[in-house]
Amino acid sequence: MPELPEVETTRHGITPHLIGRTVTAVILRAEKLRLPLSPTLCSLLPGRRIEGVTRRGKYLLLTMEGGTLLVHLGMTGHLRLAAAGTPPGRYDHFELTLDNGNLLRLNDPRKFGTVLWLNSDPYSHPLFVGLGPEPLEDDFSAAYLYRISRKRRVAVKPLLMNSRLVVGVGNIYANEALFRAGIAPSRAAGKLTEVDCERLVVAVKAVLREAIVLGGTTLQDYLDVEGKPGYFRLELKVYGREGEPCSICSTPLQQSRLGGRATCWCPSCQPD
DNA sequence: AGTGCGGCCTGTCCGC
DNA sequence: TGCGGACAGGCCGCAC
Repeated sequence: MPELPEVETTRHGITPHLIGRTVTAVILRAEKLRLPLSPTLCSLLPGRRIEGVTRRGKYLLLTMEGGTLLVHLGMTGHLRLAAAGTPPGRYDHFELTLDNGNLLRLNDPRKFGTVLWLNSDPYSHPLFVGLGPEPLEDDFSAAYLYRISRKRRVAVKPLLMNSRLVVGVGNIYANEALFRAGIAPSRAAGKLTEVDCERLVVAVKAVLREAIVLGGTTLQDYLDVEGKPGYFRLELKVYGREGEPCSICSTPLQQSRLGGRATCWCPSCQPD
C-alpha cells in the first residue's frame, strides 16, 4: 500500500480541493472493502462541510461538521479528483461529490482500503487506540526505540512495521531505512545497541522525509491526486533490487522473506 | 505477552 | 495458449 509518504502526499494533494467544500452526494460501488462500506454514508455525509484533512499513520481523516470520515488506502488504493461528469473507472468504489461539482474518488483494486464514518473522537476508536508514535515526531526517538525493543526476539524489520510500536513504516521504507542504518533486517530487535537505535531512527526519519518530498513511491497502482506517480522509486537502494550490486560496496543485494514479506539487504553493509 | 501465520481481494508474472 | 502457484505498498484475528 501506500505507506506514510504516499498517504502524506495524498493528504497534501487533496487538502486545497476539499477544505471548505460541502459534500453534496455519495456513491458506493462496492459492498465492502476491508470493512463493509456502510450505505448510511450516502445519507450521513451530504450537507456536511469539510473542515480539515489530517493523517494518523496511514489513515486519512477528513474532519467534517459532526464527525470524521476515515479513509485508508490499503495496499493498492489511491484517491483522485475528477471533474463533474467524468465516468468512473473500474475499482472506483467510493465517491464524494463536492459543491463545486468535483468528484473525490477512491480507487482500490484489491479492496483492502477502508472508509468509515466516526461521529465521535476518532482517536477513541479501536482502530486508533494503541497505535504507536508518528515516526516523524520527536517521540519516535532512539531512546524510545531502544526501550521498546528490549527483550524482543523478533527481527528488527517486522518490529519497525508493527504499528503498535511506530506507525506508517511499511515494507518498502523498512527495507530502505535498515539499509541506510547498516543494520541487517533479521537482527533480533533486543540485540540492537543504543547506537544502532540512533542510526535507525535517523534513517527512518530521513527516508520518509525524502520520500514525501518526491511524492512517495509508485510501484504499480499508487498515483497522487492528480494521477501522477511518485518518484522515490528511483531512490530505492535495496527494495526490488535483488542481485543488483549494492550502491555503496557493489556486493550483490540479497532477498528473502521475513514475517512473510519481501526483505532486501546488502550482506556486506548490513552484516548479521 | 510476544510471535507467526492465514485470510481478506484482484491482478500480474513466471514456470510448466 | 492455458493453468496453477507465488507474490504484491496493509492489517486483523487467531492460534501457540
